[in-house]
Amino acid sequence: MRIVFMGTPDFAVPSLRALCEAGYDVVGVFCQPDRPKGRGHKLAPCPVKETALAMGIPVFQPERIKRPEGVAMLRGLAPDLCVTAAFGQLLSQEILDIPPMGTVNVHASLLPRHRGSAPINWCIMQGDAVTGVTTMMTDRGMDTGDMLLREETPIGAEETAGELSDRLSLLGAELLVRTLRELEAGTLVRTPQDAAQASYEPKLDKETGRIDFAQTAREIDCLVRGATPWPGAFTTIGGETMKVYAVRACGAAGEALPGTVLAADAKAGLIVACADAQLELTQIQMPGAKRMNARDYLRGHGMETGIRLGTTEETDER
RNA sequence: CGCGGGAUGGAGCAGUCUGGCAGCUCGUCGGGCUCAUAACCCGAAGGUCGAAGGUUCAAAUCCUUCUCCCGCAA
Repeated sequence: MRIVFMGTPDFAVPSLRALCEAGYDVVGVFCQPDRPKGRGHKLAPCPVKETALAMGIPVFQPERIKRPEGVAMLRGLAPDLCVTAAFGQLLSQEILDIPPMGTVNVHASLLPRHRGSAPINWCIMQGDAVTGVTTMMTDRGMDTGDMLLREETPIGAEETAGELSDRLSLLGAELLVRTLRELEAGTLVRTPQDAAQASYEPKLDKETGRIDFAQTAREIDCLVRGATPWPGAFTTIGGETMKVYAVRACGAAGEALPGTVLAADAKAGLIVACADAQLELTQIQMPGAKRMNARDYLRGHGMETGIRLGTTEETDER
């Protein structure tokens, strides 16, 4: 069986590897074109490309696979089946019609919940207790195709999106191989998604990570974990961006307005008021500095108590 | 050639502009005080100041090159 794999980020890498290790004939890999990345304006290959090249599989990076040139590339490979995993491009019907056995997608949520391109982040940000991976038949909609197999896993109380993504990528790889085995055996059952139960969330951007201290400690904790390591939760202090990588509730709420810095020294830590508790920002990062424990930061930097984070007012005072 | 910040005992920083004893807040270790302590007092150890070269009587500091880290932007 000739398989063409389509994927781009780290999440897709274990699935690609698993296909090869399971003995499937991956005849080509599609991924997003190299993008300028990092500081130096340098073009960087995506993780899937690096993996594919290391395994000696031909790589294709059309700007738009839907365009004639992309379609021609795929046709030339004559795949029996396509597999997608966080590819980053929507497939047209023309593309979907090429592989006779169809296109299987690995999606990092328990569909029909959390359709869209960032299910791992959103399920944490919304406080889900359980998530998982689902394999499905790709159709033209956004993660709307018939479901095949699924695997559940609980979300750790302190787990970040990055950590969960690593776990789900392995689960997904395993599930993908199982799905293909059953596909070949003809034992797969296709289950249509219940549209009434479906949810969809948009792509993440920087603003997604902005902390609102008027929320509860629980909500803020979920935002922080769901936004770590990217796009990163943040607030502002004196006009500067302060990234926040970990928080924890540490006391009863007081009278202070949300965002008020209640304590800021190496002994007490960085304590901020939120809706229902005192919240310790345990791991932070200031512009130009590296990520560090807030207490470490406070050893070498002063920070006034009483100012409010996330507002523009503090810059006007005094 | 995208813009910018940084590297100084174990941690976080100051000192660099204007060259002249290696400093601060902590941590660690030892001792003391205390019913007790994450508190307080006394003492100690711990640095090739990111690397190499240059200028100088003298370089963390000035010049050149290099390595690594980070913020913005994508």
